[in-house]
Amino acid sequence: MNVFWLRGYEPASIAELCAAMEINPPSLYSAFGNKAQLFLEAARHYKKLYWSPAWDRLAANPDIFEGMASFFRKAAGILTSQDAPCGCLIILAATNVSAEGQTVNDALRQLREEGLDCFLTRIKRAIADGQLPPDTDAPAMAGAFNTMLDGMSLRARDGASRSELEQVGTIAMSMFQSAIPSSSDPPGDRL
Amino acid sequence: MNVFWLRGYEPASIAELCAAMEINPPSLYSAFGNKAQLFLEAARHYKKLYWSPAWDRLAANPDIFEGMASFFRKAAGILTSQDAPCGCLIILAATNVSAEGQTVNDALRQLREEGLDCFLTRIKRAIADGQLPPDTDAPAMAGAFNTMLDGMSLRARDGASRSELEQVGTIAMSMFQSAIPSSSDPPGDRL
DNA sequence: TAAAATATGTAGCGAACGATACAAAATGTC
DNA sequence: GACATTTTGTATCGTTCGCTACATATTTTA
Repeated sequence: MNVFWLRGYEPASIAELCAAMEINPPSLYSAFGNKAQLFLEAARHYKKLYWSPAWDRLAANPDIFEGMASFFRKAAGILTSQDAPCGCLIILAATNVSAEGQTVNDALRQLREEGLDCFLTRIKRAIADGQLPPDTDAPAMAGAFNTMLDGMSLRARDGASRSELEQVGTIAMSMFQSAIPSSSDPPGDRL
Repeated sequence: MNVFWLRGYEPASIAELCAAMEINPPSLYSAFGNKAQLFLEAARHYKKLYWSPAWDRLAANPDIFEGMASFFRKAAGILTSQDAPCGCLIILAATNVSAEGQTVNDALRQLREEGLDCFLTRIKRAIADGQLPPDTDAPAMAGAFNTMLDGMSLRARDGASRSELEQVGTIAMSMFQSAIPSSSDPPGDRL
């Protein structure tokens, strides 16, 4: 998992993976079938190990503002983890894949969609709870937060520190203002 | 340029590039030196052709709010361009590159940094102009907008439409609220 | 038109990739 | 303890990659 996380799906060679697992190619193939299956297994393990706790924070906190802030703080930690301070495996490991690796990217895309769904359902719940106005555009807002999360992975890969990402997450919280029709005139409603 | 944009640096093979240019490998190498130099030339051309007009909008508009909104609208168009609706070449084309392709990614990173600088200098100017409070954390805010832009590339590559990205950009505008200490209590200052 | 300079097309170089054939070692079974 | 079964290590398969040597066209110059 760490090899795929650090290097990406295609740059991670079978030789590297074998060295990390201290096995030989035949053992790898008999255990996992092929490189793609091994990668998907690693990706699922990665999601469960790192991101499930983060999404749980978002779902568990009855206050969406606190829950979202907590999620993004945890995300900043994952994306700059000591194990692999290079962003999210699910978001980045299969970008720029060749044609035959596209099936792997499609599988990751589905995992990414699950993240978008987590945002969406949480925002809808907040609308039902009265924490956000009833006319809130939930899909648009979920898309905005998801975009922010995607961008944080790229920033992490470019060397952004954990505190930088936490600042970004803090500022992203003000995107909730887009749901508030008119708190004060300038400058949020200039569009 | 389009081949690199659509496929990425390493997945774009010399054969593909030659086919697109309707030349043969020896001509390519005599004209551009090697694949990396060709790519960098394409990347610089891409930036000048597509992004320079966008950054100019940001700099030219005396109102930072309007300028930023205009920039993000144009960005949404570029990232979903008919030529290559797959995000930004500079941001995405050299992610997950093997070890020997790292020099290319380093060059792109510098181009990305220029984008961050555009945000930063524009925000500082707005502070000097009095459009943003003097205690605004300009680097943090520039980082947030830059993160949003990075994320929009990934969303575009995952198939987000132009209107979706425009919505995201609109919501991102409310991040300016983070500079306003206290407009109204809920919910922007829960952090 | 003849010779010199340049550009083109084919064919293939060495290297690295994912994946395996095959034999040797280890393990389990009676 | 002898045999069957599974796991291991080595050595390599076929393919594709970036890149180039070489021979053939093409263009330029006088």
